[in-house]
Amino acid sequence: MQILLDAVSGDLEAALASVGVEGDLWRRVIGPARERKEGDVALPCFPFAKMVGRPPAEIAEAVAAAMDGHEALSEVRATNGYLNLVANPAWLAAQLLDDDGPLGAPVAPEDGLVLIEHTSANPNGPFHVGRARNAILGDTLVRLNRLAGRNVRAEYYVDDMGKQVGVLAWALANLSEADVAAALSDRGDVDSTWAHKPDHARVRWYQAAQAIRSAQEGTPEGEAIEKAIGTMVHASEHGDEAVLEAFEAAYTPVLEGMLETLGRLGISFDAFTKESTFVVDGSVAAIMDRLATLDIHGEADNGARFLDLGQRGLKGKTEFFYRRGDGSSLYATRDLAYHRWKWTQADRLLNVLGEDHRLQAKQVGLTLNELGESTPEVVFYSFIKLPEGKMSTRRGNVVFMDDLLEEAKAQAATVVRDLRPEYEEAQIDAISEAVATSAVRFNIIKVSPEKGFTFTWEEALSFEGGSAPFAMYAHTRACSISRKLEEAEPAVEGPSFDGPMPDGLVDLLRVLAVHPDVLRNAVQQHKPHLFALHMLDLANAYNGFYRDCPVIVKGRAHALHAAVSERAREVLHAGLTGLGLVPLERM
RNA sequence: GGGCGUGUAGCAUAGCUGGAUAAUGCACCGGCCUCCUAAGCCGGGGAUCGCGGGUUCGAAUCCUGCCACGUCCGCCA
Repeated sequence: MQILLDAVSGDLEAALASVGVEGDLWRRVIGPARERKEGDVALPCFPFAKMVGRPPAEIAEAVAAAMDGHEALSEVRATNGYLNLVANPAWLAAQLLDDDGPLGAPVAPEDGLVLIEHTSANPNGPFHVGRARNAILGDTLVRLNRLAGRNVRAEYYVDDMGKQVGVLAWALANLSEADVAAALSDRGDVDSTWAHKPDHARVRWYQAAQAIRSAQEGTPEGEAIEKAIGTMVHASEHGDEAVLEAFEAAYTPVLEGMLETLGRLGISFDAFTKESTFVVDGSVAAIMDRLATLDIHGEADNGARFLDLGQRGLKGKTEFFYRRGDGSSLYATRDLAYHRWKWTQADRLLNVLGEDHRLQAKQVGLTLNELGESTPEVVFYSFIKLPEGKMSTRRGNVVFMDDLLEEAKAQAATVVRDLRPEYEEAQIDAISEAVATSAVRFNIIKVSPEKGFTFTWEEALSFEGGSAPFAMYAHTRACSISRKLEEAEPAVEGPSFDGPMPDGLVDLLRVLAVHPDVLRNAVQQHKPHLFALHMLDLANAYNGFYRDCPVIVKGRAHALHAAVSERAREVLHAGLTGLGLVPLERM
């Protein structure tokens, strides 16, 4: 609880000095109490034992005795060698209700721009759940950075060249509808629900081409196909405009379909940058020339070029190839050019990448250093798997996000109909959509990115406690009270902090007080799950407040309770939005 | 084989820049709607923190060895 620490650190430092604790070691060991019942800020006194020559428990007691009553503190306790500080709820309430207080101001404002690149999925088929972690994680980071007060640009790097688009373009140009149906005869038709969506329609061409390529591997027909695709891919890598245009025509409708799905989840981008840009403008070629001059540079027999990053501390395979024998660039080389360009655009770079990119990100980072550039910050995540194994668009064992959202919406609608029989269809539809998309986001964002994740329908569709609806529900309660306040008699006087404070109120004030701390940590450490879990805490605390603190008594507003409820409603609204959850007013 | 990541109640997770009796949800058991939305609230049981060593006043947390799972080790993207 930073606000408490800031308020009392002067007193605390003096008290510590009075028992012989000098220096600023205490600033490094002081922190939030582990358990709320222990206090708000805790100082373990064990490290001072040697310095002072007394046992920790005694030091804690002596410091506690030396702390004179501070208005921000209701209690100073020494237990088990800890000094525990408990915030004075009345003081907290005054701070938190102040419009210029900790809840009113941005938490980590920075000059300059943060460029967050995320999703960047190959536009070869509908967005599936395996890709969802990147998009949801990335978008949540974008939102939380903005909530904390930073300027952010969200960017999608479009892979508009290379093999995957090449295969799609080849299929669209060479396969008839009948060819596709024949190649995919064992997979059934496209779901009629999505027949109008170009990503679902076109992915069948991609899948058919992959099936045909693998069936005809080694045959003359198969080799002709490989040659045709290879020629296009090669041309794209040399910046051939006609081929790049053909590729773009092939993938654009697919990308639009994917973006439509993402839009439903509240995910959008400020900019799209095409990979081919850096081939066409010559920056890739310039980088390859520059790399050839480095002392860690090497060349293979066929003219392919690499950097020996072992000399820069890389373990495992140390050769990083950036140029083929035929002189064309590789994906990672283009990524280098992309990053150099990104550094001209922003002051801070953040990438969201799957764990399969760990090595490459390391190689790109080390190479950027060789070029005199900084390394971007990266958030890695583990893949979402199906119980049957890894998802793959090519093999067709995927759960499409469109299907998941429809299913989640249908389940949500069942719940709404059951709980609120009086609602009209349009309202049920809007609530179900909000609950479904929020629940899907929350289920993914609440777990730490590096943790493995297996997708199950049961879990994805669970709306139980600890999920988005729980947090959203607390907000609707606050909204309900807010509406009632408009009709109630206003309070006679302003909020008074002298009266009794029920547990539910005290707990809510303490969770609110910690809100800026959690947001700052989540943003600085790129850990949105910390903020997600905190929002559950906040919802829980609001429910306790709701239980203990009537806001309207006999038709008249209770000044303090009303003010706290309104403040909590604002914080809930902002926090839910920061996670990409939809803050409904009724549900 | 090598690099990197993960391993915490039946399940899913938090805690990992060392600090208190390891926290939360689901599931399980019991209670609460003449009272601001019960998608809620209150109470209860449940853990050799993967295994073995080491460092420390103190280890889920740091070091080390082993085991399991994931991922990479393409002149693919």
